[in-house]
Amino acid sequence: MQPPRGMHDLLPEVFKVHKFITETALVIGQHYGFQPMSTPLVESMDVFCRSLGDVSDIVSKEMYELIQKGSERLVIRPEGTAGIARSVISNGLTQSLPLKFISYGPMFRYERPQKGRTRQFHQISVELFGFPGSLGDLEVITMAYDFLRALGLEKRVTLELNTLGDKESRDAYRTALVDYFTGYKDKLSEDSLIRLEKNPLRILDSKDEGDRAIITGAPLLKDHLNETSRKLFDEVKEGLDTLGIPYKLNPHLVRGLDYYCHVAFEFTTDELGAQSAVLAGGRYDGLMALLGGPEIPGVGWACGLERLALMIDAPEESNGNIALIIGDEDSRLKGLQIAHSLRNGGFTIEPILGSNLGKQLKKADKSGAQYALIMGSEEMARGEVTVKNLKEGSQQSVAFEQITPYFQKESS
RNA sequence: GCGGGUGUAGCUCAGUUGGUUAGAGCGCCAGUUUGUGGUACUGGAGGUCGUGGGUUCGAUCCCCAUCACUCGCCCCA
Repeated sequence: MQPPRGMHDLLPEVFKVHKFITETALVIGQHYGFQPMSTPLVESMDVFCRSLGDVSDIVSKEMYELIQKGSERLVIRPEGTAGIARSVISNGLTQSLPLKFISYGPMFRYERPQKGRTRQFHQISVELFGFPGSLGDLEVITMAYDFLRALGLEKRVTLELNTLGDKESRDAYRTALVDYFTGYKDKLSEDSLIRLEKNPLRILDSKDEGDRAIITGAPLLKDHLNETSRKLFDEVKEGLDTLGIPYKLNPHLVRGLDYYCHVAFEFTTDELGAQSAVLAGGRYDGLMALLGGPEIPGVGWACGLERLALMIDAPEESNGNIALIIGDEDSRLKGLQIAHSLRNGGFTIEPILGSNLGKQLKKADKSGAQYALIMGSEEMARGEVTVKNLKEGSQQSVAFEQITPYFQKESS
């Protein structure tokens, strides 16, 4: 038996890393006033077709569609932002701007798995609606930076920054690009010829050697930015400079999805093979309108937990745990009683199985517990329980009713 | 969707130019030690050799298919 392709069990060791990353994001998010929320895993296919665009790879070939009874076409979400935007409209939240959400959960894309890329993957995403201008961009990018720094990754990632401009600027640029690349139609790679039809900006990102030479002479977006777009981007750069957040301009950084505009950014790494982006985002002012809502500006990002998890280890847990060793049948109930009161006192205690004391102590030690609480016939007779400090090797007797106060004192 | 590599014990990996009972280290279980762990020694369990088919007297090994993983392309977090 194997799990479906590209889907993985999150066993405790990895789960712990995911939990650490998620909790870190929630704490940092709280500092910025982002509220946790979530949306269904399943949405109407329309939500993604309208927002991501029919020609995007995600919509055209990567969505899992549900076989179901009604006529509505339902899909399992391939990304998070569209669903959250839909939720904003569904719940009439457009009346209470700005909205600042942080959410996390699994996403599904039918792709070929490789390192850092699975069919079910997990993202944390941050969305900010109703913040026009560079203030919103800066809030979101700064938060991403603080988050990565809290994970200890700020030296191992690079913030790459670009602007796509507003619609007017981008349309003008797209026209210029198409004109330019059409002149090299016989020299472009096969992939880039398709891009020329579907998404000419993508050619700038091509890894093909031949394409690269042609790209060097391609027109630049910065020469097509209108005044508004240029000003916005300058403000973002100035803000990052002031806040001391390092970045690298990458004029070839583009976005595959229709709803993006203005600032686009990616935190990239060279530690994950072909997958370089661990956290990416940008501005999506057009998104709400695409879904039939009012024109509300938005900006946000998403990060991949699997990718981040490949880069970090879970922090060492301070373990004050207690192992309960029950010596015989007659002392079992007393042992459980003591364990129960300790748990109610906020301590972690769990029974250890084993045929004799030696084995049980060995297991207790292996479990990482700091203390072993031995409850056997001798203890029953004395009315005291034996508490052994597994790290130090010392042990002492503690009266049954004194056990919770004893551990309270130990842990203080 | 396209191209390359890999698949032997829970883990990391040997191995068989096609031959009868497939090995090691680590881990696990047990004993030395029937109320005191971490060390040491001794023993033990655990394998459809990814799966299915083919060639062969005989396949873990050769061939085909398939599944999964992996590296890259595409795309993306």
